[in-house]
Amino acid sequence: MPDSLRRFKAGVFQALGHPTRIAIVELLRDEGEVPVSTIYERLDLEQANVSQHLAVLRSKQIVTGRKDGNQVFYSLRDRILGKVLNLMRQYFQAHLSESLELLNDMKLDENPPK
Amino acid sequence: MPDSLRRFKAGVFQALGHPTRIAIVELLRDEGEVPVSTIYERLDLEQANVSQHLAVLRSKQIVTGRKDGNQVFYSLRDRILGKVLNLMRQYFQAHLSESLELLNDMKLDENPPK
DNA sequence: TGACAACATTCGCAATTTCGCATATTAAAG
DNA sequence: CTTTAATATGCGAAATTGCGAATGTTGTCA
Repeated sequence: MPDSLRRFKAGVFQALGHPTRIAIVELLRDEGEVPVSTIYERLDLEQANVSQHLAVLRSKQIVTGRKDGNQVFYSLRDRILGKVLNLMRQYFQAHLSESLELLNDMKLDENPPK
Repeated sequence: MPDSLRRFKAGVFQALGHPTRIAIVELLRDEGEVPVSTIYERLDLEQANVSQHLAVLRSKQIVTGRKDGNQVFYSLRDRILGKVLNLMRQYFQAHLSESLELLNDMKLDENPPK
């Protein structure tokens, strides 16, 4: 497998490798097509921040925006990605106990020892 | 869906979001259980570099190392991840033409206009 | 015990990412 | 044409990541 293809794959994974972008993709998976305003209202995020994350997802062709008058409606470009996220949930559940430990560690790291 | 779960998912994706780590995971998927030396020889990488990437994959519970005498044998911790990679392969094939365009763009960006 | 082999970890630095804030773009309304 | 709404983009600082070089650790063998 050529390195260029691996970098492409890695790019897609990296695009999914942020909690906010996961939230956006899951929202699009569940809601279909929504305007940007719905995204930042539902997720309680700043508009500019959501736009930046959408730019990342767009650059990797994960989502598409359809302009309609004043607003832009975003949707997932492929349902397979929704399936992938569902598999990830299975994965999470299959390793529930260890996952919880991991989450614990992550939470501990949030308050770095001063 | 709680934010902690999203961060967990994002963590896994982020771990997969690097060409070298993709290569490692695919190698483990295809070969089963291999010592570290096999990994850096096959992929033509520095030993320390591979160890660092393995540390990332370990921290996200994606791989496990089994110590046997002098060496450490690594393997994928869950076949679900294999499934995820397979789904992603479907995804890449479904969007092959656009993927190639993306690759082209990426290559162009390698020589940034000075 | 000493020397070597297989991995892991630490350090320093450059490159990238993320966020908030400010500003730009585009389209509809008046 | 001016204003306002919806979205995008540019910028600087802080945090994170990736790499090679050096150093640690652990196990084996003599």
